[in-house]
Amino acid sequence: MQKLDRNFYKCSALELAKALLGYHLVHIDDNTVLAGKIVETEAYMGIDDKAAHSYNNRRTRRTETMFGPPGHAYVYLIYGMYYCMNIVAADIGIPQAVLIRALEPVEGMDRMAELRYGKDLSRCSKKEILGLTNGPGKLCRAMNITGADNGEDLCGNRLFLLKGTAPPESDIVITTRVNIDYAEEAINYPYRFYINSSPYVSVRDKSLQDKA
DNA sequence: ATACAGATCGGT
DNA sequence: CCGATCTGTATA
Repeated sequence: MQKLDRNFYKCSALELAKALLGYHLVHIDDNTVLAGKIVETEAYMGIDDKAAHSYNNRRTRRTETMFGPPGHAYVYLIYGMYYCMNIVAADIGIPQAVLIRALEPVEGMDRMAELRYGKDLSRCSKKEILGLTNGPGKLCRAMNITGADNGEDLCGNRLFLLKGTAPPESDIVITTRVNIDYAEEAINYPYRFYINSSPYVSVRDKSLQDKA
């Protein structure tokens, strides 16, 4: 599989969020390869998007990475305990990003279990294995992605993405974003994408719950 | 200097 | 549903 180059990220967060489904996120962590297939994303469209940290051009120490060049990691701490990883999209001065919400483990699962639960993979229940990377905070813990990775260039050798296989359209669900109750009209924007057949999706669309 | 809410998670 | 836990951000 091929590493994505800068130009791939140079598009709107909406385009990027959908395009990243099925692709792989890789972290070379202290000589251990940690990798997962992206199965859920959310687009944050910047200055006009009330759910975005960069809404209304809010430019602070925290949001600075999003104003920089595309293809970098925007990692922030939420609720004082969890990190969330985003991929900066668009272009310099256009603060858009894609939140990675869920992965399917591909490589380094044993190390992920250690990082998430502090125990051996062989002692994890099925539920714990599904819980390894099925949420934005969880996957950062499993991939050992922290505030130290904020601003990391995804065109480098430490943290990067590989082109994967895009899922068929029929397997992609497009729906609203999670936990942005404060965002007024933006609550209803269809900015979340996930692979319906993946067991690692964090939250499923309610209106689609019961499909055979 | 102080107040407050949050792109989450895990346990009730 | 609630609490953990702390930083970023806004207000004074």
